[in-house]
Amino acid sequence: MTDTVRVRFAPSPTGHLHIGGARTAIYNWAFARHHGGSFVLRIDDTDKERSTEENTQAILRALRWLGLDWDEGPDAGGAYGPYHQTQRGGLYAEALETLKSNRRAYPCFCTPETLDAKREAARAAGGFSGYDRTCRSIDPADANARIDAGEPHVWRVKVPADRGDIVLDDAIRGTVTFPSSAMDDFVLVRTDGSPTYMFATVVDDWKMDITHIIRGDDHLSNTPRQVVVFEALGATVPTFGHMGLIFGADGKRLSKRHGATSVEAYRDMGFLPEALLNYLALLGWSLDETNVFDRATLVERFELSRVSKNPAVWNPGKLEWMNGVYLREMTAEEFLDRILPWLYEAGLLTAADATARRAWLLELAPLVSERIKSLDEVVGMVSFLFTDELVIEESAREKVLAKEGAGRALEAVAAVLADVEMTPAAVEDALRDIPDRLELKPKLVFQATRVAVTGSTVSPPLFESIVLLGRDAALARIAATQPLATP
RNA sequence: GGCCCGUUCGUCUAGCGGCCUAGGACACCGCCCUCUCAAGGCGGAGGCACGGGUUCGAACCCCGUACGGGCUACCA
Repeated sequence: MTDTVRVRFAPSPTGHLHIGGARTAIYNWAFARHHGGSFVLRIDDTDKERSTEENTQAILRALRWLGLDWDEGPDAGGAYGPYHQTQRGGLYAEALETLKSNRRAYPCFCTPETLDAKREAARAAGGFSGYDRTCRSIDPADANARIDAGEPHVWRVKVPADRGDIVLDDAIRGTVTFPSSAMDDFVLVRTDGSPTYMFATVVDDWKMDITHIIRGDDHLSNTPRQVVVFEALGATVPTFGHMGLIFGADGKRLSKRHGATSVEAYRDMGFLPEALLNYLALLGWSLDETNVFDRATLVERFELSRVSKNPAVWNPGKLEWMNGVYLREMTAEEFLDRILPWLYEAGLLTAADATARRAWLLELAPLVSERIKSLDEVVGMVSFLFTDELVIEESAREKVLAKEGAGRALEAVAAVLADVEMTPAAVEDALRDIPDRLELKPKLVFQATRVAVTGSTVSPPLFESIVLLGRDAALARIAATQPLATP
């Protein structure tokens, strides 16, 4: 046994990393780092039908993207390997032998059909509907004979008759008591010899010297069962901590119908890993009244006693707000490096262009970073700067260019732009004169110019946009714009 | 049905017997700023599930009820 903290995250590679799983990983990671312990990654791939290597890699990728690191795992190795359950069969077999020899497990020959029937009957009668322990009283010699004769059987754990209440000192929920009278002699090893999840996970946590099991509270009711196995194995029972689950807005467990649920989906929608991490950390844990904090603060301040017991509803709106906060806090350099991949992807520019025009891009960056909530909005906001054939939005044309005076305004703007110094301040000074001169509202002049230059009624600030676009392009666009009304 | 857990503004939460006329954040509404959109500033509306106790005093402790959730598989 070790006295240092060892925690694990054990995903099933049957799909991508779910945001609920990600939060569990984050809490375990933060707990380990806070205590200077070890964070172990184990792949619970006993479901051979649905587990894939692609999923495993995708999960590792998502965890790394979030900025989590682990001390032991399938790729990192470690003294407690292997880290795939499918490679640990020998350990489960060994553990079963232990339980056979100390008589804490027994073979059960009941067929699924009889069990179903009994369960139905018990439930109809009300009360406990667990296994009735028929096979527990079979004489060991008879049982062995039946096994030797090839009779199909499973192995069940024997819950001691005198065990009494199983009392859990949960690190998140406090004391939870389970009467052992409601405890089932559940299956450890299936007819085909494979371990059930309940058995494999206990053997692994035991063999890996896991000290704290931090997981969703959907496992709370399973915990006394697992405690019984730890005890039967003669293992030290780890400390448990059960957190509330993440729900959708309808109060149901988060699933596909609530929209995006995988970490990588959020990455692809333009969310920053630090923002997702922050939001997830805050969903069911609180520092005090601080909402925005960095990774180091999370590690420094994380404690299980401040993890919430109640379920939390996933709130995409707050995630977006938080992503915006992180986006706005970035320097132009940082922000530019984040958006470049999106610009490449959209075909707006090449890596060579980006290098050549870096100074120009750095001028653009702060104009955009203040206006978006996620990276995927960048392309739509800046594409007008990268096209040779601007298409003016029809609604903008109707709403602005059809206004009385729009044509005169554009002519005046063009005249002024022809020889103004190309800095935002100079352009602004020059254009500010026009409304008075033409007796038009400033808003009309500026909006008409905006539509002509950017193609939309919504854009980054006008004067900066004109400067970034350049005199020639701006003048060409204004000249090409046909107002709908007579001047 | 049985066992277990949970319940503070719409949402995430602070609160751990007097500091609470219940604080913060998102969202919402209004005003300000303003070349659009944002961002920002100021202000507003909005909550202790219900009923009993215990106590001088309860959002906080106890007991019920209601509602929600989990488990009750040879799923994980």
